[in-house]
Amino acid sequence: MDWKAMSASQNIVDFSALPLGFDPSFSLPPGPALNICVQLQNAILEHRLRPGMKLTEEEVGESFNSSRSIARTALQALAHTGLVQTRKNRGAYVAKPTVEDAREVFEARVLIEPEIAWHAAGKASDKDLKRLEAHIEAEHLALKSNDVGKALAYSGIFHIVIADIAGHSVYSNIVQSLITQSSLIIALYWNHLETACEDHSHNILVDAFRDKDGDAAREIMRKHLLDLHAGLNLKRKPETDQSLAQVLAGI
Amino acid sequence: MDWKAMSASQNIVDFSALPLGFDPSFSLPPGPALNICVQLQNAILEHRLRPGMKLTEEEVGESFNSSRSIARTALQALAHTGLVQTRKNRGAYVAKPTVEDAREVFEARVLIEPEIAWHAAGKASDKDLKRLEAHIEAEHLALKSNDVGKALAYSGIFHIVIADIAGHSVYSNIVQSLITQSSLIIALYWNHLETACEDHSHNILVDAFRDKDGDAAREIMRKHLLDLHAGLNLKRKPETDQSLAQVLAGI
DNA sequence: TTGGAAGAAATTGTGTACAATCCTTGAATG
DNA sequence: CATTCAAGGATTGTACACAATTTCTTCCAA
Repeated sequence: MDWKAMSASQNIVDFSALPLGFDPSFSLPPGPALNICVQLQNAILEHRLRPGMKLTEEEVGESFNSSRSIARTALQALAHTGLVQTRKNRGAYVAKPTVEDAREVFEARVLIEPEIAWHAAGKASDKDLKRLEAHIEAEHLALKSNDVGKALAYSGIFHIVIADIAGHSVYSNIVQSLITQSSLIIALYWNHLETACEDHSHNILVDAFRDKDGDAAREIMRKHLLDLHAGLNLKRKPETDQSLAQVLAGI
Repeated sequence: MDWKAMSASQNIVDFSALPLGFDPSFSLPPGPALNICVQLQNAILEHRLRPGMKLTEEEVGESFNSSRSIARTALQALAHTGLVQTRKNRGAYVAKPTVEDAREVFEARVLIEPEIAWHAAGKASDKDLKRLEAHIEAEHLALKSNDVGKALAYSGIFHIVIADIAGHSVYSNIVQSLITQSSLIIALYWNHLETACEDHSHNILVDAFRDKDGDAAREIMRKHLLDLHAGLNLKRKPETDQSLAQVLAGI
């Protein structure tokens, strides 16, 4: 994979234009390592980084014009959020959640996020509502130009922004990790053809926020997540024999 | 603080005798850095490491006969679990949760742990019940010998073991972080004199597990956590002007 | 005495060299 | 032909040296 091109030319530039609008919750002091974390997290949210991919320290370092030390620090931080799995002496791989992982992640989301939505409903300012609407709009536009990856990224970040609005840092950290893992899960177990891409849950949720109706927001979020989970194809085995697939793809 | 003595002589030996019985959820490959993480986490759970303490990389390294690189790795991992706070160019300090943090942590615990208790009730084997009873017994003995720190450690680990029994890795990671932060919160905001140390919640909980009564377990856990939270003295400001206090203490 | 500035000390941040480990390749042997 | 073993290459793990930054100390002047 041509990391250099990926980070330097088109994609990253697009990223800085994204109204991401949330504080990344990596426990790193500001610096180059944190930058790498954020950009790799974004790449995962956009499905440009696929589950199972190898992330060599040197490769990552070169891609972001940093040394291996910095890349190593970033990869360790990513490992702590569950985005990356490391094996002793074998390096870091983009996490490849199992069916069981997927079940656990969505179970946790169904428990936690409705509660967060309730909090957010009580706190959302007009500016917050505008933020959320902007995300919905951006997702819609991305879908119209067939950029499914970017649409999914906006969709995921929408949930992170809600946690941000709720102003609950503990929940925020948890949700950010869960959302990113969900992105990996969707990359593995979501069948684009079967499911209609758009539903109006996000719009309805913003409406509930506008009405400051916490109970409604909670219930909408709950149902939304259950639908999302139900839309996954969790019977499929987690991708055909990864090692062979990688060989065929020439990686 | 005499780290060397602390880690090398009496305390650590006692620790390895503890039937901790849970997998630490640090995302580090096995190695010296992971060891440091576990031992520092244990020290926090035992209240030997107080909130606000400075953790110098070199100092930590020397204490565990490791180099600064290893210590640095460990401190970064601890930072990711919220046990330690780092400031750029200023190093790592044992986290000092604010009153607001305490509220958030316990709110999250009240949401998540009853659910975990429900899961655990459905899965607890006879061996698991024995594990839990052993913890209760150990806590009781520690209290009788006036070792409040160790008693609190057993009490906290009891909750981690329940998450372990539930067999839900996502919840487990979350809970481990919340428990450790709770330990810091209790160190800051708990008035030993006001509250009776022992209550029977843990015993009742094990009874519910034995009966495989998930609903009862959920409710007992919920009430237990609310009581715990209510027992905190959250009006007190988070320790008198830390810098002055440290000076007076000769730190 | 107070305030500030400059230098010294201590601590963290980063790059790099080397050691340790794992995987691959290829050949020898049963 | 399958299997085992060894050598080589590639990658991660660790230590250490140096740079950058902050903090502490000291000294001088108002």
